[in-house]
Amino acid sequence: MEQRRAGPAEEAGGDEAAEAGEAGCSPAAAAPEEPGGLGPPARVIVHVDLDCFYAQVEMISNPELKGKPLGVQQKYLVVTCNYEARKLGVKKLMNVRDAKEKCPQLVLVNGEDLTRYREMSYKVTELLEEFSPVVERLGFDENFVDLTEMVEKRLQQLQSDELSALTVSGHVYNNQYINLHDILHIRLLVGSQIAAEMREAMYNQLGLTGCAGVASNKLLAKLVSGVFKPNQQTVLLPESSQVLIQSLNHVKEMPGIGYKTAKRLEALGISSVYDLQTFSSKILEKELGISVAQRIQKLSFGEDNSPVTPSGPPQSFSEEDSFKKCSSEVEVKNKIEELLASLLNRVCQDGRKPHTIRLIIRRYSSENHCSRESRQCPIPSHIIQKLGTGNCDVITPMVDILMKLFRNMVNVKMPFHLTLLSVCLCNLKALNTSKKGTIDYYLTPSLSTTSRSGKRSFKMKDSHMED
DNA sequence: TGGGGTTAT
DNA sequence: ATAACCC
Repeated sequence: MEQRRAGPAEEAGGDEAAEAGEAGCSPAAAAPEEPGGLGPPARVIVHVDLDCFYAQVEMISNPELKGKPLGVQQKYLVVTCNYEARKLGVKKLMNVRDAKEKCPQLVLVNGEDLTRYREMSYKVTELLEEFSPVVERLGFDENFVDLTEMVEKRLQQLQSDELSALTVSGHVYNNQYINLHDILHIRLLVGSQIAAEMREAMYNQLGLTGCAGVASNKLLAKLVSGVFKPNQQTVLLPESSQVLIQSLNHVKEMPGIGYKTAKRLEALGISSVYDLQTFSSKILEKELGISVAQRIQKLSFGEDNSPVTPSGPPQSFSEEDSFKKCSSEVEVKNKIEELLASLLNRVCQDGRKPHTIRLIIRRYSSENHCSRESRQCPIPSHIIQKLGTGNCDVITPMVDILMKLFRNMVNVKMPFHLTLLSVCLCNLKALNTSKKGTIDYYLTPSLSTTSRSGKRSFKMKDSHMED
């Protein structure tokens, strides 16, 4: 149904396609270095975005929920909902009361425990890694995959008569004509076919539906993946990239420009993508710093050279709980114990060992709503060693450490009012922390010189809490 | 606004 | 340790 046949070469480039198509691209070209032979190699990137992920996981857990308007609730918020609920006016991050008012039949399930979502999320990433190992996670429900190599391999397998029959899978953004003589088009079409295979595999093996966007970089792939929504895919051909980015109504919609930067841009009179494109680079650099300024101004042109960075296993494990009020040490200790118990189970399953522990709090305040404070310290090595086994004997000493961190942040002799507690285990190392006794010990600079010489190693720069 | 994550400074 | 970004 989404299938569209590639247009004949003569028709290609009816609008703006004339410019980029020429640069000497024979279909047999091998090395991905097309744009005239200079500049960065052209990539093929796919962004995979699951449809209302938490709601999908809940409907798999309990099939009776299918077909009903479903919301996933955390505290007093509906954090996400299925499409039945959306049709009836429920929005993401809507207040539970507003949602129930809009949609009295709304079924709510509690989604504060992320365990099943996290597990399913990694199954998706692992499935995508089977296609190509270069997979970058973005949250629990989005992944980028660099398809450049896979596409090249497939093209080398193609016979010339198959090439003329190449078709796109899914939508073509802006309904742009496909030029089968344009190697960039060809490669993106192959990318669209791989994207379709990925979505098929996700559905067949995991029962999950989602969208995909195929383009020449992460920014464009992400933007184009959301064009046709649920369970569809779209490919962006280079000649339509300006149409895509100009379709954004505000710079805040550009991934990479967040709340703070958008506010600062607005203060400069910049609100549209065009405003940002045409704003003085010099002034922008002075206002935002050269790094942010250059990066976001490139984004405004649809340029994004950031690589797809393989996420691999997580860098940290954290659990948090928010509440209206927590104002005594006993309450704090109880909450911390709960958070830590779950974390120890997770870290145990992972196999690696955290070498740093952090406590994060949010204090009650009328204005400054989002700000958090944290304290961290190294985990004593005798505790690290016991981590894999029965964690009963580590929970008490770790809670003691966390309470010290807490008292370092909060003067418990004075009244306090917290609205969030979070514990984070990070600085994860693969079991053998010290390579002492191995040949690596003498070959690893940070171990064999810096650490032993008594100088501060860059690997050991945790803040020191007296224990 | 929840309950997570990441990287840069 | 914080601040920014992402979901």
